[in-house]
Amino acid sequence: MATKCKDYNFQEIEPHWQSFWEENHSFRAENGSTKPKYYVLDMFPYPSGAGLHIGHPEGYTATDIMARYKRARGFNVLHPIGWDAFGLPAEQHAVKTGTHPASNTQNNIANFKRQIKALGFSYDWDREIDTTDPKYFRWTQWIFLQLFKRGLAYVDERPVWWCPELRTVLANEEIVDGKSEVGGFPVERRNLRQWVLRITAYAERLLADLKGVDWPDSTKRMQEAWIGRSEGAEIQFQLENAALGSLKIFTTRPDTLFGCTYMVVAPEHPLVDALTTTEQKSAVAAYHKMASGKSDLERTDLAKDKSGVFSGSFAINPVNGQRVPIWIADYVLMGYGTGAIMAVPAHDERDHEFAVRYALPIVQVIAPAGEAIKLPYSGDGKLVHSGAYTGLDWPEAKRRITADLAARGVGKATINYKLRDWLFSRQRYWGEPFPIVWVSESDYRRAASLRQDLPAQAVTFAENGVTHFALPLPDAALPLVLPDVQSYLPSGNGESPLANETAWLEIWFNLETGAAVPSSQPLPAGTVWVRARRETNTMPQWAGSCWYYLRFLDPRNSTAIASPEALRYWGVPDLYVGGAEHAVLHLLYARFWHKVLFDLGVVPQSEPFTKLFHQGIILGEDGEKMSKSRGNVVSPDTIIASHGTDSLRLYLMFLGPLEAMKPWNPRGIEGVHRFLQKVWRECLTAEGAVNPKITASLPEPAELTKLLHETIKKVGEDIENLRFNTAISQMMIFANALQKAPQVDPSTMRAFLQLLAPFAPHLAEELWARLGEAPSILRAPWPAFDAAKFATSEVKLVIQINGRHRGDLVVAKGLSQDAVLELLKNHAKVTPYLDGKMMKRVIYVPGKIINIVTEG
RNA sequence: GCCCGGAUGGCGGAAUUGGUAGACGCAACGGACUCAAAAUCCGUCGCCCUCUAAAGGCGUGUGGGUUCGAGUCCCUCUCCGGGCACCA
Repeated sequence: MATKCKDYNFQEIEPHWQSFWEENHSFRAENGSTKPKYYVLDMFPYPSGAGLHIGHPEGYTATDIMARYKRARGFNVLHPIGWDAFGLPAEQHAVKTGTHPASNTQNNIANFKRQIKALGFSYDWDREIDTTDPKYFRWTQWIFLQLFKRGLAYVDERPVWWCPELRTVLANEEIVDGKSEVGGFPVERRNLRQWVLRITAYAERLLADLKGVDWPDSTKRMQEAWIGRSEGAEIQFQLENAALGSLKIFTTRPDTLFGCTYMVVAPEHPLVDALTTTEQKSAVAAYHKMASGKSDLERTDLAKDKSGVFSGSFAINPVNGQRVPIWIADYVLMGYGTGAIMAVPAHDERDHEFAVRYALPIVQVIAPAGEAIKLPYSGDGKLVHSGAYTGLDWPEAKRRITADLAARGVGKATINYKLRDWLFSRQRYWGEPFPIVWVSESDYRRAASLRQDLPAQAVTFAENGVTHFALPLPDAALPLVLPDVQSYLPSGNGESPLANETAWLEIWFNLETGAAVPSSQPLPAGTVWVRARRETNTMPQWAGSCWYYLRFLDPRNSTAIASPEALRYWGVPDLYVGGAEHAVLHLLYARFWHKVLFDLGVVPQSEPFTKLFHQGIILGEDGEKMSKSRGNVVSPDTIIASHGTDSLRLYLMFLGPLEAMKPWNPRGIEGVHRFLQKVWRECLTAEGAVNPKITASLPEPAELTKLLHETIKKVGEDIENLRFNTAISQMMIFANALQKAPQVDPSTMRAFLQLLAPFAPHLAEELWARLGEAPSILRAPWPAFDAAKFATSEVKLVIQINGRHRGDLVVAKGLSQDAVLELLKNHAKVTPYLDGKMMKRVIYVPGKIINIVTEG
């Protein structure tokens, strides 16, 4: 089975064992197994034209070691891979070359696959998935329909980022520093019809359930901050002009209500016009023009310089009846709370800055005990100048004031979130089409009488005075595939290239079956055909990655996203490894979809990723981020050719802690490569025969046996804790000892090869076979350690005098303090420090240290 | 500005609950083997003082503190990295 090479010829060995694994389907995960399961998942890649960079195999090697280790531990391991293959680069390539994005995507996938296979990862290739495959995105569309039916998807005309250069809309997260993340082009605001998912309905659960997951703290905190929960109150201020009603504000500090000296509404607030008095009209108009002319970049970047204008109107403070002037200023955002605030300049930095600039009064209402303070003050204290509430601690006052306002019907306790609903459409070709058609109101009502799968409230959109109704395709009509198009260029008016495909777009639609006929053809017979226009938006790239971890459980299922048995048996990943750049978006969106599927009873658990780990970034040799322009990029292909993939895998793990950012050192790989060669030489002679020192006829040194058992323990523990760098150190220590030992028991050598196998699987397979074992090291159960083998009766005790290390002593394990002190009387290195001194104190930690504190 | 993470030899890093700082590897230096080289093996390798000895002193970004004892705990500051950024 093995190769016959005499020296460590990795170029022959590695492809040999890769074909062996492939032919034997060695890594196939069994559905319906009685073994315990272990599901270890990588964030699947976007198959870019550039191919793999060194960061991919870092995370993938970590999960591969875990997968191989867990298999040896007797688990039925699911370790899959697939392609997140919709995306803007493929579309831009299509625009440029006129070729279908699918063909470019498939080429890229083939290249990625070749590279990944050369790394020897133990993926179950029978479960490979591709988000652009209609058999896959049929279920992405299906999940969208479930959201739609539950009222979690709606259409709204809203200001979105429009990039004239890319001729498409971008999401907030695709904008970096006011420019498009792809290409770095300028962007502007435009109002366009968009699909939006109601993720805010899940804000509370998305926040609360973070407590139960095993994730890096920093990632949890980022999600918490992104969701941004804050408790406060909505309070109504009666307007002085009673005809206008009241102005509703949100505050987290109702206890500072007596310090409210003015109010602010956002420039986009619906009451702005009504509040503006005749005298102020021109000033407000001028301000409004200036504020709307600011790009969002300016509005945030120039945040330090607050500006605003007086509306001319006043409101009445509900706690003390005072007249409060209402200002219009763009430091208040329409998108959060009610778009209006009460300003308390004494206790809010922003309000303070504004009040100083416009000479508005500042009234202190919170004072800490005793100390003098500088305003604005936002610390603890008791209320002052606050009528009946004066003297209360502010949290208590917050409760009471909120309750009193609620009793009067002018306020209520509320919770606000920074999280916004998720803008879920793109005006592009290369994405999942929405399984939605737009019909007239009367046709929608007919559909509603025929079908059970419509949302409680119709999703509509008004355009040029006509209201269109969103009608879902029946589940059975899925997938809705992309039509071929003449041009991949966006239409340029805010619709995708699909808007130009009249035959696909304008249709006769069968209300019951979802069948379609181009409207250019005659209306089909029957009463269930209506005139419809397809949705031209497509879904964002996030859609396919929101649920892919579920498809791996049962990837060929044509009747469900996965069978209930598979969903129950495999559940969710036991370990999920990927970059920290996905800390918020992907991981939040996927959690949202998973919770919806949980509510639908599709999945049996409410969180998708119970244990998450972020691998760090590998920097270039120069300590800078790898990039083509810096010329510091290391390609896995090059390293595999020069040192082999086992060396690459080992070195990626040996560089440092998995989560750390660490520079690539081209010479460092020599070190791990030498280690592998050393292992080879310990197993085989220069002629390729079994090394004669591997023999059971003479005993191996007891020290070696002891070290083996220590190594088994440490390597196992380190793998469980993803501390691969120290596991490798330990194996190097063992290999050094192996080299010095005159004889090695065959069982010792075998056990060591098994420890090495998850890290350097090709070499381990080869040596395993060359030592006469068959058929594969993958079948051998993980070696067990025997703690008795490394338990010792003697320990080294460190001796300190006054906290300074003065020597050490090997003593019997359970020795008493008095016995140790007796021994020290004759310890040459120690006695000079003790002679003639009084022992003031002795600290004795058995087995570790004895510290003697002397007088004077 | 706010939140989080980090700083240990020439380099990457190791160090359990506070208990011998520098494991393992890279680089460097000396030696063995060799006609020679590569490979391999043996040895040295934080800084200072010193005879290249013995012994000692200093040392984990800065300054302080707690402790018999601090890389590890507390406070201060500096620098580096990441996230958020008018969210009331």
